[in-house]
Amino acid sequence: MTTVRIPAGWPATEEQARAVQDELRSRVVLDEDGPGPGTGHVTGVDVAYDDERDVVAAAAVVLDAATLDVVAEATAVGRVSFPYVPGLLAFREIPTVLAALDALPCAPGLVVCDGYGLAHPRRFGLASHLGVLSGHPTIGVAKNPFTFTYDEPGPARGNTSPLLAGTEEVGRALRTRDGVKPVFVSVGHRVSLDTACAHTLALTPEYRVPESTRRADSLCRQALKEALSPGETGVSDYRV
DNA sequence: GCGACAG
DNA sequence: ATCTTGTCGC
Repeated sequence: MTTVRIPAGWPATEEQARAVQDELRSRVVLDEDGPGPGTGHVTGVDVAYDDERDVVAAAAVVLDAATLDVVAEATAVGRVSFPYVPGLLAFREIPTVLAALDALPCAPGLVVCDGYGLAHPRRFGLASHLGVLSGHPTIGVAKNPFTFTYDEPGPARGNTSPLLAGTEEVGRALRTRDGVKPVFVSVGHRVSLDTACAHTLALTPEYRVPESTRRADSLCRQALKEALSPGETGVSDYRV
């Protein structure tokens, strides 16, 4: 597991963070379809926090897109780099997530984020931000509609409805299991919305949430526990 | 001004 | 996100 420091020049205020989003937003690539579902690698990323101790752990889990078997894993631990502010989630997660991605022994392929991409107040959510900084194709799969509106999709797995910011479609509500609350899919970087939804369906043969996120979620929680466990060498680094 | 608000 | 036991069900 690698350790991370907050990057120099990292925004310290909400105003600065919003300015960074406005600046980087122009680098998002939206004219690529992205890798086809069921081919290559799909990587889930997620983070867990201990705000008391100011520690954050990230995990990246690479799956074979065809079989959903785990191909590789990596974790990283760092200090919390920003408070949670709706619309500024990326500043809280990205340094540690990037470190986990960098620690992977293979190419991640499509990166699946726990949150939003284009479906964001300034059209630059976590998935888009991570895509621009890493260069990888990314999508966002969120469990809640955030500030957006949507009509309930049909009851069957695969049914969708537009996720709307006013009249603009910023993503899609996608039912991944029959009769179960949908997830909310949006484009991050270098992937079309159709491709993003197809991948999300391919990643949910059994559960509502993508297998990639489930794997990354359990791994980052485990990494956080280990980083905080007594006697762990890493802990001292976060108390300085 | 007040409430809502990804994780 | 996180705080948290048991419990109902496949």
